[in-house]
Amino acid sequence: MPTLSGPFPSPHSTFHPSLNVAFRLQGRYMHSIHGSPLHHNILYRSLQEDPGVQYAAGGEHDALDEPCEDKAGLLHASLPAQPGISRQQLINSPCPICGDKISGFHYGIFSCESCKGFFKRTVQNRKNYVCLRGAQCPVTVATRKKCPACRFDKCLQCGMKLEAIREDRTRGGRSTYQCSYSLPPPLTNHAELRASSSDLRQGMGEPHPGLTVKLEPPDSGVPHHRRTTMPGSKGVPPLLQEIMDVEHLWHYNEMELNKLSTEGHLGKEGSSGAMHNLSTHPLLAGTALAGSTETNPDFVANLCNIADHRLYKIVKWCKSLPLFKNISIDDQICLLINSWCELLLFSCCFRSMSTPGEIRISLGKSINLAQAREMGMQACIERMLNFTEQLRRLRVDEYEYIAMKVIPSSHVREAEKVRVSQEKALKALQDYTLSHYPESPAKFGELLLRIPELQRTCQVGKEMLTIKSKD
DNA sequence: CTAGCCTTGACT
DNA sequence: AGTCAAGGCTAG
Repeated sequence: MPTLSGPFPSPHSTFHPSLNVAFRLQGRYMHSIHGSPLHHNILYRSLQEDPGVQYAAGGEHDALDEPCEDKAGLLHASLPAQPGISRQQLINSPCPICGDKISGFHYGIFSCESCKGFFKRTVQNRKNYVCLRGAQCPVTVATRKKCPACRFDKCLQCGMKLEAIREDRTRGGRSTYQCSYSLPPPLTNHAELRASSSDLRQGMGEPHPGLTVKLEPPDSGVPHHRRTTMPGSKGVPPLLQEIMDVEHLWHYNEMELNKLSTEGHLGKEGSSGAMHNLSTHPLLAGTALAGSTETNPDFVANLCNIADHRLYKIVKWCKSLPLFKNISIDDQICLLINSWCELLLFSCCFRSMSTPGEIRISLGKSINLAQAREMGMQACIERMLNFTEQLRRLRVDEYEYIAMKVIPSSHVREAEKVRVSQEKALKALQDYTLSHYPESPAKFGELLLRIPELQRTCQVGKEMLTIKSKD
């Protein structure tokens, strides 16, 4: 019996898998935090989080020159100093994005002049760069011109804030955008990034006691009672229709909802601490976000619960997918391990297309940028909002959405069958898009170009989860 | 498009 | 008046 470990929920598991993955990664992060090579922005801003921090112990000059003030969470010209690291010392260190000389505090971080300009141009001109080489290009002084996609990615990873770019382009004055006070990304270079994402993958691939779930033969326990066919589906490639026919497996039916609402919450095991202040199930909670403080482990645990629950659905959905049935169980596992996060985020974003400025995390539960900021989750939510905006701009319809879901977006085994399935899905999407939107011949290509953005968003999300669940 | 330098303007 | 983080300008 093949077993699957990692992010897949199991009725037998004692832990919430997504949390667990995060916890395992946490070791790495904590190590680097207490080790040396963290970037100054990380120290700078993680200390900003502590209102008790006053002045730098060393560098008295600088410390005294810099009033420590950050009222009302607004960013002022003078940022709080911190023990051991003065503003001057920070300015003397290299730009976290490319390593060039820092010219000042720009858009939320200390960076060089060129990265400041680059970030401004990219945001103001609404550029949509796409990496052609796997979104892991090194960004250095020497290479920063090579791949704007990876450079912009790194700007965001390092903490540059989109909201610091002024919509009205007014000059001068003081910026009043809110400091996120979130822990900045723990990864300061691509080597670490790669190490950590492979860690994640390995971690999820390794057998782990208490974290196994059985991949039963297809059909078992999957009631197909609500097989629906979209109205007006003429001209839809058969493959897309087949995928649409199992789409209902993503959704919660009334029975499940009733069950969830009477249960109160999901986890019978060990989640009471995490859920004690939520009166309703996370999937039903309407305003659970109100009143949450900036670091809200309860909320993160709650998110993980939602993710866990949705993962059950994803596994069932996968097993029922017509395309998947041709693929060996090993490759199914491989595909799932690589794409569970993308699937979750994508469905979330697609669901949020009708609510600009809001991400609909689950039934009746939405989050906007301001709320995300309060919880230090804005890096991820911001990207999800951007991604959703793209979906909105492209007017992605439901068939395109379900087709994109089955186009594996991450590195896949060499298996020929996987490739064939992927091509089938691509072909179906292309046929559909061309025939339904002949006035937008570029739509197919544009849709594919969104996939790397989704991957980046996931990366940010995973990092956020990892940091946030350490409490 | 890039990046260095310039201009603005709220705040101290 | 000085500071500094926004946006603007422009050679290369």
